[in-house]
Amino acid sequence: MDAFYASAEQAAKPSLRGKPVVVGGIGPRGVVATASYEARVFGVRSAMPTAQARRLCPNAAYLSPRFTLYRQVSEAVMELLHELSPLVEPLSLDEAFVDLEAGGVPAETAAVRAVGEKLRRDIRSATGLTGSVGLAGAKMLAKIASEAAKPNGLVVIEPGTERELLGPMTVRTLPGVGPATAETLRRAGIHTVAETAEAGEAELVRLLGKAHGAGLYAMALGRDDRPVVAERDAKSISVEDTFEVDLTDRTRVRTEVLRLADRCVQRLRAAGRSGRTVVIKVRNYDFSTLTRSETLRGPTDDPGVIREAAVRLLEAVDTTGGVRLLGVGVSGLADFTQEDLFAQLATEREAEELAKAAPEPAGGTGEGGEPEERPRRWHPGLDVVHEEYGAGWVQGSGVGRVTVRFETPWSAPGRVRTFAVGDPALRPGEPLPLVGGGPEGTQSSEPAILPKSLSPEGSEPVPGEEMSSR
DNA sequence: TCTGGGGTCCTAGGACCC
DNA sequence: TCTGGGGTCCTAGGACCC
Repeated sequence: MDAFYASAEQAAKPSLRGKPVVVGGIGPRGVVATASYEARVFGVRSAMPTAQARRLCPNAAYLSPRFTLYRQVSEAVMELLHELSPLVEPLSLDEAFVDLEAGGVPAETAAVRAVGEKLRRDIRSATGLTGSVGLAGAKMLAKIASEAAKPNGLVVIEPGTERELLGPMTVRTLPGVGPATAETLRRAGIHTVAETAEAGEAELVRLLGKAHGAGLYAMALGRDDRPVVAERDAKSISVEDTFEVDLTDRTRVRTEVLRLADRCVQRLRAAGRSGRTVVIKVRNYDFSTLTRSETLRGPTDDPGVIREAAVRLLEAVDTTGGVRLLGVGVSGLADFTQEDLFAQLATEREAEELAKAAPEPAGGTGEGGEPEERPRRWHPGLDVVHEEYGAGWVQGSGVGRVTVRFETPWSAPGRVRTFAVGDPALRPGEPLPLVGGGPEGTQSSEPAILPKSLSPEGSEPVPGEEMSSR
C-alpha cells in the first residue's frame, strides 16, 4: 500500500486530501511513521523525529496513528490476496508476499501482469486506497519491483534481466543492507550491487560474517530461493514506552515496569500463548540501551510470575541519571503453560489408573476408543497424509492454520494447500522411502506447475522458519 | 524539543553434557 | 603429558525491517 497510514487518514478525512499529512508520534519525542507524498516533497520521511518534520513542513496535519482503522483496511486487502493464492506471507499491515505459482497463475508475463493489474483495481474499489505491485521470480526481486512501482504502479522483472537491472543500483537497494552494512561495504570500496557480486562470496563473508555475507552474495547475483511462508506464529511479544521526560525516581521506574509487565501479559493471553523467557529493556538518558533476561523453568502467562521476574531483572540495573524508555517482553513462546502441562500429566495419570483398574476387553474397541492421533504442533517438515490429497509435508503453520505441500520423494514437485489445524482429514504421516517409488495408492500428489522460467535455480523451495533465513 | 514501537535474525561466549 | 569435539541452551548485544 502506498503511504499507507497517511493515505488511510486522507481517505477518512476529505479535507486532508491533496494536503501534506504526517502520521506518527505527536509528543515531544515522537517520530514519523508515514508521511503522505505531499509531505515528502518537503523532505519529511519515515523514522524522522516529528519535531524535525514540523520544522520542514509546519503546515502539514500531524496525526496519531489509528491502528484499528489500518487493521480493518489491511484485512480487506489480505482477503483479496488470499483469493489469488493459499500462500500469502504478510510482512506488516500494508505489505505481503503472494506465491502466484501456488495459486495456479500461469508463469507468463502477460498472465501475471493481468493478475497484478486486477488486484490493484480490486484494492482500489475495496478500500479506496492505492497499492503497488511488484512481480518477479523471487521474493527479493518482487520487493525491489514493488518499491520501484510506488506510488500506484506495477513493475515486472523479467526472468533473465535481474543482474543487468540490479547491477548499477546502490547496495542499499538489497533487503538486509542498512546503514551499518552499507558503511562496511563502502570502506571496502563496494557501492553498487555489481561491485558486491564482483567482490565474491569469501570477501563478503570476511567483511560481514557467515550468514549475512553469503546471503548478500546470493542476492547480488539475483539468487533468492526463499519460499513464501504463510501463517507464521509470533516468536516474542513485547511492549515498551518512551517517556516524555526521563524518569529519575526509582519507585516510579518500578511501577512503570509493573504496568508494562501487565500490558505484556494481556497481549500474551489475547494471543493464547505463554512464554518462558522474560526480558526487560532500559534506555538511559544518553540513549544507551541494555536488556536483561531470565528464563523460567516453564512457560507461563501468570501476571504475578512475569511481574516478579521483570522487577527482579530491574533490581540489577543502574538507573541513576534517568531512564528514557522501559520495555517488558516475553519470548520462548508456547501454546501451553506449565500449569496446563501439570494438569495434562495429572489427567494422563488418572487415565492410566482407570485403564489398570478396568482393562479393556480383548478385541473390544471400547467406549473411549483410540483418541484420534493428533500432533501437538504441525512442525515444519513433518510428514502428513490427507484423505483427499495424499502424502505431503508441513511447509508452515500458525494462526490456526497449516500449509502443506503435497509431494513425495518419487513425485514431481507438488502443490501447496492450506487447512485449519483441526482439519480431521489431515493426519501425521510416516517418512517415506527415498528411492524405489511408493506403494500403490500413495502417489496422489498433484503434478507440479513449475515452468523453468520462474523456478528458482531449478531447486525446490525448502520449508520452514529455520530454512528461510540465509 | 534528537532519535517510536513491534518485531526478526545473527553472533559470540560460557555453561553444561555426552 | 597444558589444553578433544561436538552439540544445545542461555544471555547480551546489534543490525535490520516496517
